[in-house]
This record gives sequence, C-alpha cells and structure tokens, in this order.
Amino acid sequence: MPSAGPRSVVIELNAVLVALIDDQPQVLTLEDGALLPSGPFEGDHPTLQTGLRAWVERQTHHPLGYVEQLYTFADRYRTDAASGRRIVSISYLGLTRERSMKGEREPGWRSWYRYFPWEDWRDGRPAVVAKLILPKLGKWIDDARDAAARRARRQRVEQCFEQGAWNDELTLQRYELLYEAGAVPEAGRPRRPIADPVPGDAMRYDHRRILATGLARLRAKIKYRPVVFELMPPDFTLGQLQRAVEALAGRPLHKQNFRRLVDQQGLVEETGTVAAGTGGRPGKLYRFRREILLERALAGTKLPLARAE
Amino acid sequence: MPSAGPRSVVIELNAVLVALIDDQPQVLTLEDGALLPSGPFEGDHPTLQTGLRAWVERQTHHPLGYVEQLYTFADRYRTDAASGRRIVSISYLGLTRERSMKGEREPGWRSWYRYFPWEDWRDGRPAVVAKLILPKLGKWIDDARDAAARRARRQRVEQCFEQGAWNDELTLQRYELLYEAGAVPEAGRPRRPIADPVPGDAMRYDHRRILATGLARLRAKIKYRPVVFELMPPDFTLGQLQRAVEALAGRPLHKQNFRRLVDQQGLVEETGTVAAGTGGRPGKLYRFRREILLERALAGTKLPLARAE
DNA sequence: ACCTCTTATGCTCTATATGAGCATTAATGT
DNA sequence: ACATTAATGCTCATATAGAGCATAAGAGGT
Repeated sequence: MPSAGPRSVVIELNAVLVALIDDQPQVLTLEDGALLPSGPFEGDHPTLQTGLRAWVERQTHHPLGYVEQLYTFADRYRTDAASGRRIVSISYLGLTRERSMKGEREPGWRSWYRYFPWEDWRDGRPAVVAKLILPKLGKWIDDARDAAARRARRQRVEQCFEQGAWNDELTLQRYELLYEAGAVPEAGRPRRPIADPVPGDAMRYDHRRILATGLARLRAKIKYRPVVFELMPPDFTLGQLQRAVEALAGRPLHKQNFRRLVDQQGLVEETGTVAAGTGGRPGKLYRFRREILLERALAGTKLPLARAE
Repeated sequence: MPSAGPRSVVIELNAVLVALIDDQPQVLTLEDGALLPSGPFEGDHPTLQTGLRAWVERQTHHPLGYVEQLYTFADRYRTDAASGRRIVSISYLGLTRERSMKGEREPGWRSWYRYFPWEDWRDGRPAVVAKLILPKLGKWIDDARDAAARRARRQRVEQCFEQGAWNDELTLQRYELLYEAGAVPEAGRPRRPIADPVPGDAMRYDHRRILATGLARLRAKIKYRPVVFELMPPDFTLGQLQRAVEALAGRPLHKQNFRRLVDQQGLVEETGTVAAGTGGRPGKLYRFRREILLERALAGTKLPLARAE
C-alpha cells in the first residue's frame, strides 16, 4: 500500500484502567499522575488482550473485568526521544472492581475529573466552564481568520459546551477543541507552550488524550452494554449503582426512571438482604444477572425496519 | 508494562474500502478477491489516516469520503512467513463514492455478500441459513462436552442466527461463531482444514475477519451517523437512498417510515429536479445537507437524565 | 387515449420508551 | 417520638418506532 520501505518502529501499549472508589471514577496512573501505565509490546502472549490482562492482574492483584481496545495512535510526532524511532501505541480500556480499603488509598489511582474538571456535571454545570473555558473559547472564535471560520468555530464550541444539550460522550471532542484553541498543553505535539491553561492536570506525551478517548468510550458504552457492573462489588443497592453511573456519565440521573430502566431490562436480581446502615432507609441489595450477557447480545437499531416476514 | 524486551515487529496497514455499485455494497480486493488492500506502514505521513487516504486516492483516483480506524490485530499467529517476525496490522474502514461506469466493472470490487452470503436478508432469510448453517451449528452444539457447554452454545447460535430478532450488527460475532464451529476456513490460524465449509468466498490470512469487522462497524455506524451519504452520488432519490441503506444493513426497510426518518432529521434537501426515467413515477432528487455534520454532533443517550437545571 | 405497473408520497394508529413529578413508606440516629 | 435520608410506587405527557391504508404520478405497452 504505501510505498516507503519498512522503518524501525517501536510499539507500546497503553492502558486506561478504571475503577470506582467512593463514587469517583478513578484511573490508574504512574509518575505522580503524569503517565498512564504503559510498556513495550510483549511478544510472548498469544494476543494483546491476554498480555495486557496478565500484566494488569500482576500489578494490581485484582482481576480485570473487561478489556477493550481503544485506539492505535501513530502520529508522526510520536517519536522516541532516544532512538528517534517512531512510536505506535496501542491503547486499551480496562475495567476493574473497586477495592476501597477505606482510607488506605491505592497509590496511583486518581479521579479522572482531575484531568477533565469540565466534564463533571453531577452538581450542575461546573463553574470553570462559564468562568474560564467559554471566555477563552470566545476569544478563539474571534481570532478566526474570516467570518466563515468564525461561524464554524462558534458552532463547534456550542456543540461541545452548550448548557442546554450537554452531551457527555463528547469528551474527546471537547479535549481536542480545547487543545486546538490552545487552552490545554500537550507535550510532544508541535505547539508553543500555553500561557494560562484551563484548570485540570496535564499528562506527559499524549496520555491525557488517550485518557479522554477512554472516558468517551466508556461513557458511550454504558448506554448500551451493561459494563458498569464490572466496576461494582458483587452486591450493591440501586442507589449505589445509580451513583456509579452518574460518576461515569458525569451527570445526575432521575432516580425513579433509573430504577425503572434497570428493572425493565432485567439487569439485576435481589439478593434478599439489605445494605448496612448508610444513614437512611437501607436499600435492598442486588446482584448483576450475568446470564443476560448471554441472553441479550448487543442492542441496536435506529432504522425503520420492515416486518420480519 | 509487559516484561519481555522489544522484539522485531512488522506493522502493516489493511483497508476495508467500501463503495456502492448497483445497489450492492462492494469492497476493494486484490489477488482475485483473496486479499484486502494492504501494505507496510509508511513513515512519511504525519498520521496514518493521511497516509492511507493518499494511498487510496492514488490507487482509485477517487476521493475517500470517510476514514475510520477499525482495529489493530496482533495475535501471535500473525507472523511473517519469511522472517518469522510478528505482524501487527492496523486496519481501516474507508468509504468512497460509487462510480458505476455502467458495465465497465472496476476490477477488484466485489460484493461483500460473496464473502458473507448469510448476511443478506434483503429478500428474507437466505436459504443457506436453514439449509446449511443451522444444521452445521446444530451438530456443533451437540458436540459440546457437557450440558452446560451445550446450553451456552445453543444460546449463542440463537442470538446470532435466530429468525425473529435478526441483528444485522452481529456480523463479526457470527463470523467468529462459524469459525469456532469449524464452518469457515481461515488460513494462518491454528486450525485443521475444513472439510465442507459453509458457502462464501474465503480470503487469505485473517482478511475475511477484518472484512467482517468493517461490515459490522459500518452497519452500526449508519444508525447514528449520516455516513451513507459518503457512498451516494451528489444527487439521489429517496428510493435510491433507501436501497443504499438496505444494501448495507442487509435487510428491507419500511419505505414510508424511512422517509419520515430522513425527513425529520433534516438530512437532505430537494434539488428541485426529478430523476430520469427508472420505470415508474420519477422521484424527486435530493442532496445531503452537509451542514448537519456541524449542527448535530453525535447522537446519543439511553440514560434517564434528570432535568438540565 | 387507455390500462397496467412501478414508484413516490401523504396520513393514521398503536405500542413503547423517555423525561418529569407527586406521594408514600421505611429505617437511622438523636 | 421526630427529623432525616433513602427507597419505592404510580401517573402523565410527549416522542419515537413499527405497520398499514390510500392516493398520486409517470413509464410503457396495446
């Protein structure tokens, strides 16, 4: 296909490992939060998935509930500093059950909202949006070269951040928008340094972008596949479950409707016991009905189908 | 992350290029249909996408409307015959506009239903399902080692092929099921040869699997993003559009509802002219409203949201 | 000119899903 | 007991999806 001869390339793996700890979506990091766990491609496993799974379980001593390939990044600016060889990075999303040793924080786990403060709308629109992000993007809009570009930029900003129709799945688009507007730094990319970045922790290389990819993927996924349960303890109340979904989606849900949904889908079954005192009426405990993973395949359709004959 | 040292790896690119020709979804192949277009990783383009795009446009002399990364395959059995080096293959899905030089068939374009005859339900359930596939899978179910395994297999077969609830997006799952059941051959994988495979052309290496991945992705995609238009000529009738979607989804659609959907979404606008005589009342011509690509971002949500405040 | 065929279009109806809100009930812990 | 905090049970309005009936408008043959 392309004509150039093969050239030396380094393959690395990156993992976005997610767990829920105290109603916060946490992601495993290294180097004081600056890196995602990553390492060279391992040739000894039959598949990348099993290699990744083995590695993670060795590190965290917890089984990986769910693994999914995210994306393969191979842009030119991704080159190894030492050898100058191009880096191709294959990234994965992994879900693991929380452990919550109550206080004994696992080192390395960070709330992903530290990296993306503007993504947490659980208590309404975060202040940072109106106070810092929108002004900055407003300026970026004005800086467009002509009226048409200005219009396009405005439309993009509105889509990404508008109050009325906040779309939680646009995490990556928002990050990319902020990046283009020069509002977040990203090492290793051909950009001048940023004077006053929008709040939120940065990461080295493009790891923050990979994280945004994982976040977006997970937010989309929970809406049509029961993956939340991979993050839950075996038994849980519907309240806990709701808070888990809210933590991931970054927005509040309607309690009654949430229950109705879970119920109708037959996702859970009662264990027969109730939760310990969490202050208030204790909820019934439920467990995930693993059978439904078999029963119902993927969902899906938005097409006006004709009769099945 | 993994411990083994870096090892020599070959990276290759694979492309699933789709076009619609005469109401058939066609895919570009090489070697008499046995291979997907592929080649070594090219280091000279800033991103993989641009590299791929340039290559395709050079080959087909047609612009690539839409490109999306599919998946990165890196299983152990994928090794280069000559060097023994492991092959990592990054695959892409690309959509290009049909050209339909009326008769002068472009070489290399094949209907994807040649590879997956059981996926075309436009005229009801294909005979091959009841006649060959289900019996074969029935035998596979019976061959399970114990009752539990038998039950699991049965459930899987039902999900994949059941008449009532045919899910067109499960293309890849179906292919994998047939593969596991020993009903389709796949070179390069650790499997004994198949005696009497189910009808459908095979491909070399795992290219047929990559194709199935592309098909599944595209079928899922058309339901929430207006990508069909990348396959259509500039002007088209709603009838043509419907046939295009049907070709991709592999199932018949309800005509009136299809129109209602297209209309409500504001996807198209009339050109003011009508189609030439195709036998029957000529339909109005429409064109895709490119603006909506900007207007509406991705769709999406299945969560019981609380008020937006 | 007339008749038959093939599409294109307009509308209606029903079941279900989704977003919201009101009203109760049941433990906790002080 | 009583205020508090959750958990539950229901009802309503609107939007959407799956189906089907009826009509309109050219094409093509007789």
